[in-house]
Amino acid sequence: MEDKNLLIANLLFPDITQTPEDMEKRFPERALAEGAKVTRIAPSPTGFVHFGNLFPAFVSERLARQSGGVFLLRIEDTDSQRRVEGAVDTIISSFAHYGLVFDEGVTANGDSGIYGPYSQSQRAFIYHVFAKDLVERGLAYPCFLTKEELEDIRAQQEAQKVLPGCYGRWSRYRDCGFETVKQLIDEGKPYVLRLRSPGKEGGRITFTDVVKGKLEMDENYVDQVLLKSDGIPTYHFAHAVDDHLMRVTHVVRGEEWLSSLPLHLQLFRVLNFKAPKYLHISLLMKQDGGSKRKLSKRHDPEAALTYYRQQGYPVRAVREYVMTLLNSNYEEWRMQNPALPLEDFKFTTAKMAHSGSLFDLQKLDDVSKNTIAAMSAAEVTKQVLDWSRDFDPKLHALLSADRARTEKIFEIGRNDAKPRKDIAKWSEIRGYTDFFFDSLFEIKDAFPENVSPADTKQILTRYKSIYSEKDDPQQWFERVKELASDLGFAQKPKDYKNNPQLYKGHVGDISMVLRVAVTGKTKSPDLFSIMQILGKDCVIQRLCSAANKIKE
RNA sequence: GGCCCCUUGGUCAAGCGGCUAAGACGUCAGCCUCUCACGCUGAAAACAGGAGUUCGAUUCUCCUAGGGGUCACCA
Repeated sequence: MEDKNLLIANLLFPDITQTPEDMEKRFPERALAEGAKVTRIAPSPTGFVHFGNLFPAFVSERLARQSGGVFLLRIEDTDSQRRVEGAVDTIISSFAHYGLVFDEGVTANGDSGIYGPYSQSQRAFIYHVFAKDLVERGLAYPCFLTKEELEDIRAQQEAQKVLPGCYGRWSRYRDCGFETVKQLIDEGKPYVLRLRSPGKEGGRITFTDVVKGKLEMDENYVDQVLLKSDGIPTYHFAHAVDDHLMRVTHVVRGEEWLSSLPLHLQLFRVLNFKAPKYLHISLLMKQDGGSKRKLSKRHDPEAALTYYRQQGYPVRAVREYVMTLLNSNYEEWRMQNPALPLEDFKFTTAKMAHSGSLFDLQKLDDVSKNTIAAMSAAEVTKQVLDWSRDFDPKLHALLSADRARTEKIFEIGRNDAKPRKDIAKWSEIRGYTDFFFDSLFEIKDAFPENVSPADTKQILTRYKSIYSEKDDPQQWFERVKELASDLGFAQKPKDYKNNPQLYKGHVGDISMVLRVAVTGKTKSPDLFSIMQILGKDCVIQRLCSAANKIKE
């Protein structure tokens, strides 16, 4: 019996001379401080980075950083069908954009670290060492079932209402003799390598997940594929080998992996590996009509990480939002420590959500408004320019032409005790700044209806002659108030409210006329500041132009 | 369908046997105010349902329902 397995192993892997012990020596235990966590993210290079990918990545990064451990990037490119050109660079730059920097693994300039290679496609040899060992020990076997045969078996299993898959009596090649295997191989029949699962039907296993707590599940008894017919491992096998050899201590991944946990645990056991700790985090959901569903890259634009860059959400805002979803006490901490960097927060797995959160763009907007409100005008200017260079070149040209002036625009209402909180993302900037540029300026909103056209014209023409750039804000407003009373409007809104019959309106109406003429809108930040930035010539010109268009 | 996870206001969520069941976003009202934004005050709004354990259950147990995940030579 021993002989048979040995013969098959040598037949299947004639070139493999190294042993698992050799691998253990080549990738020794890490010399890290007690409690240091080694984490990784292991995306497949499909070219699409999901917003949800950010969550395990954040958790992994925090756990490693906070413990003085290692955070590494491994690329799971075992599925040649899904590989996309340039995807690895996209992955690295996307995560880097959100402040996730790896200590080890795949980088833009090749691998970094002694536990590599870090792309699974380059680790075939390593997997084969362990595969051969499993065959030798009777824990794996070649399976020559064709796709059609497998479909056939599945159909029968469905008819009998038993668990589909290759296992026990359903697995024809499970206990083949050496001669049979040799003959099939000589014939050139393709095969996969399957686990000879030691699991029993009806067996149960218990396990403790770091966030979910104690779990009990069916034991795995399916002879899962370890090596595909091209010799490349499946995710499951690669996961066990890689995370062991890379000395990963904590595997953080989405909840969708929970159901394959029994298989993974079994693999670690048959390979004589110590299993890592697992953190299965809940999926990000999306409200769809009356029910929830997984945030989907096909239906939801916000599922793509690139969406947030396009929309112009500041990196810091997205990081804040992710943290508020990840740790329920983060928001509270942030309110108490508005100025501290996110890194100062003590992230704990105990405060992680057990159920799936619904993705909430409104909340993101709020978080983002707060973070932008806390930025300096210089910072806003820098970020707006960076964003518009890529996503609104026309606006970029205008804003970058006179950077000091642009900074003044963002200065408005920013240094007050109660700073303005009206920008959630940079894509809103166009509507926020367009009236500062003649090429974009147009009167979009109507003049107030309660002011007669004649009065409107009066306001515009008379204001031209009293406007002085030298005024301070108080003087400026005094002039508006004087103009108001000259034309029969109340200087204080309260006066008008108390005695509406005495006035045509109040000072607010006067400024509204001016506001619409100068900004084209009924809503704007502080008018005085806006006029200062536009300059007298521009202000007068706009007042004239507006006055000319009024038909009495 | 099997197995697994989840279930407090519209959303995110505190709670860990005894509370008028926090807070945040959103909504609404009021105040402030030359518009908007900010800020302030207030309001509406929740323990999925049913059994049990207990002097007492949002909290512990079981059942039901609902939602989600997973059952590949994809990860």
